[in-house]
Amino acid sequence: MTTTRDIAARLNVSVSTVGRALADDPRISAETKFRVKQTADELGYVANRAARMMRGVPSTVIGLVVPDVRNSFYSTVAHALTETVRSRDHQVMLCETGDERETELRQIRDLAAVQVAGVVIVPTPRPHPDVRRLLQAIPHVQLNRRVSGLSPHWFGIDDHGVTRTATRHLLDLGHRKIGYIGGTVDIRTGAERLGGFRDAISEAGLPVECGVVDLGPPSQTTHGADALRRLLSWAEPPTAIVTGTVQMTVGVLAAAHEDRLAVPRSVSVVGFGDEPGFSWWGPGLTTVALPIHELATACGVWLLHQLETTGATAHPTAFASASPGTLIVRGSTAEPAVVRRPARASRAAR
Amino acid sequence: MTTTRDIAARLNVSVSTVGRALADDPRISAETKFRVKQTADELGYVANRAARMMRGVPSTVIGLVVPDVRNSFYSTVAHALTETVRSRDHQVMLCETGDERETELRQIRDLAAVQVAGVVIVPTPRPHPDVRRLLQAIPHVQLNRRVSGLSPHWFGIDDHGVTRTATRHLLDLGHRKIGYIGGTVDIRTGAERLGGFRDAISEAGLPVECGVVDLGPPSQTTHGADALRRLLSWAEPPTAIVTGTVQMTVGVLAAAHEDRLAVPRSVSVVGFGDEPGFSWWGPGLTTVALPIHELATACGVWLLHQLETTGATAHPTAFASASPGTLIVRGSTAEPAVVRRPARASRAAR
DNA sequence: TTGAAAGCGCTAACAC
DNA sequence: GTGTTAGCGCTTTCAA
Repeated sequence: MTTTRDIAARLNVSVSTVGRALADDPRISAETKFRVKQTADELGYVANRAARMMRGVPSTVIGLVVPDVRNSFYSTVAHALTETVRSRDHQVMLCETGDERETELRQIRDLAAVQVAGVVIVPTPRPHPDVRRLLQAIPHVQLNRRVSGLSPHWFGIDDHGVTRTATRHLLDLGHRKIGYIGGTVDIRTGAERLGGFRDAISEAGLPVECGVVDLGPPSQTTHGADALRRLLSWAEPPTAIVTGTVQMTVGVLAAAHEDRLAVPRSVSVVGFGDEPGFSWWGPGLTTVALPIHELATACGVWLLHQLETTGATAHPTAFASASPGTLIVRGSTAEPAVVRRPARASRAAR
Repeated sequence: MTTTRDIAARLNVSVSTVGRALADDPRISAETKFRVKQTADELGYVANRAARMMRGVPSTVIGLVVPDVRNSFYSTVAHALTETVRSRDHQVMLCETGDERETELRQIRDLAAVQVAGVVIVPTPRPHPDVRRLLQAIPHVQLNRRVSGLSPHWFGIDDHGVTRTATRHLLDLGHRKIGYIGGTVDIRTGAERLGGFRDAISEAGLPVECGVVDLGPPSQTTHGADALRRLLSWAEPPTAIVTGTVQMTVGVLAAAHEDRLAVPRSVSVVGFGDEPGFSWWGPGLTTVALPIHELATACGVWLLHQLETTGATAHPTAFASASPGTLIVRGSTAEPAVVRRPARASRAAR
């Protein structure tokens, strides 16, 4: 690796001249600058960031901490963030937690060691105290999920609104028994989404029993599949299903396809998020699309802004941004048909 | 940020003692070690990697350079690599090229500046000369794609074999006019896959005209959709389609769904890769599944191995590993039915 | 307009 | 078993 010293030696100038020329210092003559830059180019000089950082120049690395990038929600986030910070000469260090506290702690430790400039984190349900402590010294933003003890800056979606919209759509169609398959309430997003589901039902003036619930770990597709089968095997099964996470939606779709469920005839389905494939599933999945890309971009821009205005780092004013989802009506939802069939059947039985 | 000096001051020992204690140097007494480690813990000490690197300690950062992480092929790669290197105390820096040379160059520059230990790269078709030069100084492995001028170490899939398998499956079913929708041949994988398609046809003793081809930019879903429509609007349209990239497969599936194509009755389809959603598309997509996770893991392990055996860095023995795909037969392929219909139609016309 | 020198936090060679 | 010291590549005073 060529250093400033190599360039200096080659041009018979001092290292400081080289440094200044490279930094476009006004005190350096145009000619010297030109020669320095030219030989720097020739030698393929790339400034050593480690050395720079030792001089107090802030790092340009942003840590991104997510449960699993394979989850398309987070790969979209990774893409958008990478794109955003790249335009401002920053880099992204990718860390996966697998939704485990210990892994998360280790990742944050690594990020602290690398002296990252900032962190965008989708925290695990209850982060390790050390994570909280370490992050106190690092500018960071919470994404999607929000836990206490971390930065009050948060970017997420309007979780409550998303499931409320989805549920209301089903209620408007006339469904009176709706199943909800979502994430457990230990994670705030899980609680919010369940709340949206429940509120939609009570707002429609219906008793709580109209909503049946099956919760599980948010990123496990198998739970989506299992839950669907459980709910539909009830004595009085729901006539419609609302899902509360992308992964569970995928699970539900897979199970419904395998079991050859008649959608929307025997059961309506509203999904969560809009992935490639949702549009061609069965009759087309009615779902709530999320502005993930915009969300992550906003999050990145905000963080970079925080980093620039270093002086104001200390102002701990909470900032929370919740982006709304958009209902996309396709073929998987319709008026409940089954309600009449049992009625007829019971009459016939008499 | 607490430094070794802080710890030293607090314990009235020298910085070197602290450094040695932290490094578990055998010369340090157990007691001193204990005290040092304890106060290090107390003060929340995290070693400054920048300073360490200046002392020649190798970086623990691996650069991952891919076209776009949203492409599930690459998000799987990102996941597997992150996982693999994490288990050996390394981190992944994520870089996207968008398949553009200039962006790629910039990313590699950044990676060089951060002094990454190594790089896993999915190169653009013809990388900038500076990329080649910069990478000469950095241990790296090519993933999936392979270009000349970079490291001879490459991990990819058996591109030729994948499309050959797919095509042969269709030939076995009796198809005699097959369309191929894939990536352009400027990228080696594109050329290989097209070759596999063509070879399968000639191996079956059929003339080249049996294969009709429509190529485009590999990661553009729209091209998949457009190409499908183009091929099927021919006077004598193919009775089956083979796709050559994941993204194009997605495009083909979307278009086929929109246009309500009768698959496999009027046309059979074999996909590339196996994404969530492929199984529930139409009658279920017959496709060639790829061992992406294993591929990326192998790639990571190999790179880390190279980094450990530093002395052997110079041995430029080529290493190429091509993993085979697996044909998964679902409902989107069947014997060609249409061949008889035109025959009848022409007779009726006379 | 340029040079000399100090120092960021850490490691390692050389004392003792 | 521990302390002293030099130096990694860069930026930034302070001199000239």
